[in-house]
Amino acid sequence: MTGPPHVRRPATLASLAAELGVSRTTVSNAYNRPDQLSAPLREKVLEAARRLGYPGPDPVARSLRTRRAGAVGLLLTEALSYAFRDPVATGFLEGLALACEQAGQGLLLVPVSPEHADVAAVHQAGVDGFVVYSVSEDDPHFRAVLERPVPTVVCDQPVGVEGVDRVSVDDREGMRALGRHLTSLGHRRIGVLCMRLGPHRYDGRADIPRQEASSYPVQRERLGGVRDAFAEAGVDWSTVPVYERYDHSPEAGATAAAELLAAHPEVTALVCTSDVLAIGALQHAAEARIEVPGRLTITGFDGVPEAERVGLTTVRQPVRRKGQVAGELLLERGERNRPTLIVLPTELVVRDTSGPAVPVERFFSGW
Amino acid sequence: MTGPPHVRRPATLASLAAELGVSRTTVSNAYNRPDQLSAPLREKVLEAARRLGYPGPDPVARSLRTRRAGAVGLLLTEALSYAFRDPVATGFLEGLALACEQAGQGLLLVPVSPEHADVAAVHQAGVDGFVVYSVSEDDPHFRAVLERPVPTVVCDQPVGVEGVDRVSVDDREGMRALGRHLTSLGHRRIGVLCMRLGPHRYDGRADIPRQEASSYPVQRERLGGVRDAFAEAGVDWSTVPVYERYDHSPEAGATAAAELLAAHPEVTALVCTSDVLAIGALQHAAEARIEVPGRLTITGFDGVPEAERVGLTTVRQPVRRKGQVAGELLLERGERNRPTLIVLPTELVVRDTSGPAVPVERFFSGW
DNA sequence: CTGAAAGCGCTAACAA
DNA sequence: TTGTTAGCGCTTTCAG
Repeated sequence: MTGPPHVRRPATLASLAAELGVSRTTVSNAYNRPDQLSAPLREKVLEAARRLGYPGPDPVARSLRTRRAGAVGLLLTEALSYAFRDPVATGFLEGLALACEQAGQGLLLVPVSPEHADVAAVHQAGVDGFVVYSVSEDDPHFRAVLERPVPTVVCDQPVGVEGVDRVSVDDREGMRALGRHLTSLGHRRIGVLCMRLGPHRYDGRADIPRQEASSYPVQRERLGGVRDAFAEAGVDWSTVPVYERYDHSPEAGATAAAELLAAHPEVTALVCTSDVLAIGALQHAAEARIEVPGRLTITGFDGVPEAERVGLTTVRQPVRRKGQVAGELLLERGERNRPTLIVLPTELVVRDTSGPAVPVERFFSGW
Repeated sequence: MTGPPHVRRPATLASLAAELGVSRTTVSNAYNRPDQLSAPLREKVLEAARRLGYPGPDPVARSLRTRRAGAVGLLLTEALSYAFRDPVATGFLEGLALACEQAGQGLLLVPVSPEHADVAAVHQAGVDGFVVYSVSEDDPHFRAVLERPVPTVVCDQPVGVEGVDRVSVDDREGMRALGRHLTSLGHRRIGVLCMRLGPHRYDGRADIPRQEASSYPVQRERLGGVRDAFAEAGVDWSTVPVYERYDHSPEAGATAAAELLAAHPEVTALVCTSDVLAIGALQHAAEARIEVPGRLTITGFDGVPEAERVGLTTVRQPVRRKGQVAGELLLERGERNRPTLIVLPTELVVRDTSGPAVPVERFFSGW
């Protein structure tokens, strides 16, 4: 008779008030300001609510009135579900979730499929602010976020957006340190594996114009860091093969490594701009019986747990902290009126996949 | 002079309409029903919006009016950030996120700290429904969810809640199969490591009353499955030591294993109710130089990626699928009026950590 | 301590 | 194709 339970709003604050013969204010106060009415009256209201199945003030109506939704929105470039597969994103989310739960705010994951560019989801999100995680400079969703009259914090990229706070890490310096580590080991002929450089699917070699035109500042910076370090050692960057992959997965890393090494067998080190790619490269090396680090040095970037397990030499960035800081920046924004930029440090972690360069000739016949 | 950008709502639909000398309906239609007005007029409206900095219809106001928030809420027992550390939860979230993004719905992570039981967050969530992931039967947040007049899908537990859909896996049958695998290998003296059985922190041995009174049906079922299988082999359950841990982490698994083995050195197999605990047990075995599976068999439950890497014998459950089904159940709920129960199958995966039982005596002197 | 009045910003009939 | 009329359910001054 009454239909399925938990599905209708049987009573409203107004109807409850009418039923009890009190004003709506009183009912509202019973929920929001217990100190504004007598305990017995409050109990009476709550009891009636229970009896009539009144579930308490409607959150949406309250949000409209109070102009606060009690949630922060998160925008990612990739499909939403990707965030739970990528270890870096997962770490970031953990930190962000921590900041949110400490502030008692919800975290709304905004559904964006890279396919149907459904900007509507951004307009539809009932949130008090946005955290934007590592999206491309020309992302339409990001532009939609900027149109919303709520504060925004960008993580990593895009850079240089007016009026928004940003938190990132020192990608360039991290890669510089790594590059110097490699040059000090004698490496001069290297290859680089990097992540997506542009919005459209492309897998293959990326020439310098493409590198410099990338709409992903993080990749630009990481590549730039390697370039800096090798320039110091006198290596001409135009001789360094850089291979790009659209997908960010170990498989992509493995195929990229295979492709690069086939075209450039003289390479003594493979610098990857992420651990995930590096782990794939490592898998390829294992399958192809390439000795690491004896014959080939392989390095990553990020410092994910898996990298530690496999002993990958990498650059660690404080991913979780980055998420937490992003959340705090958004939630604790007092009366700052100038946008803030926070850059967290990175740290070179030398483990077992990097070693002295051995010229490839050494591996031929018995010199 | 104009204050920080992206922070105020400078114009409303009404003010825009007034400015243009058209009705609010027309402006609303320009956004929501492009086919309900002429293209030029629509363009004129949109242009004016741009000029006046009107960011489009306010999502909260629209939600109030349309009675739909465009998001589903997720309730977890643990602190929000925990979800990103636990591999099972992460898999579940991936599936759920997939379902949400396909339906264009947001996913709101409701902030619940187990500490300050802040049920308010549940009341505050502007969502069209809830997915409840594996919470205790007496969770106050869960009760708050049930009070909300929106559909709810429970995943795993609690069981037997009237009027809500549920999706789970066949925990009991999975553990039964695993138990039979062990008895067929000759194991008769086993120990069990299980997850939290009650709401309060407790680490130690769990006797049968405690096991049966647990407010976590999933643990009850998994323990029950082991019990079933060993009963078939004539093993008296009261002789089986069951050790419980409040935290769900490898460390907890390691200390529990140490504790159990110290008290019960006769044990030939350690059955863990989760892979995470089993991985910890494995670590303990490695440190204590206990040969696996030679001296000790160790098994898990879940089938997380890490379990595969270390060759753990376990029971695989379709975690991601579970999340996806939960989401679909909530979102595609047509005119079902009876609650649905979906039970997904589990699968025994025998790998390298289970082997024949060898009586512990064999390990003393040279018989 | 309680009540009356005034919207928050929007959409959905229904008419014109 | 456009406008008019009614709220969605709530909170919040401000008086009593």
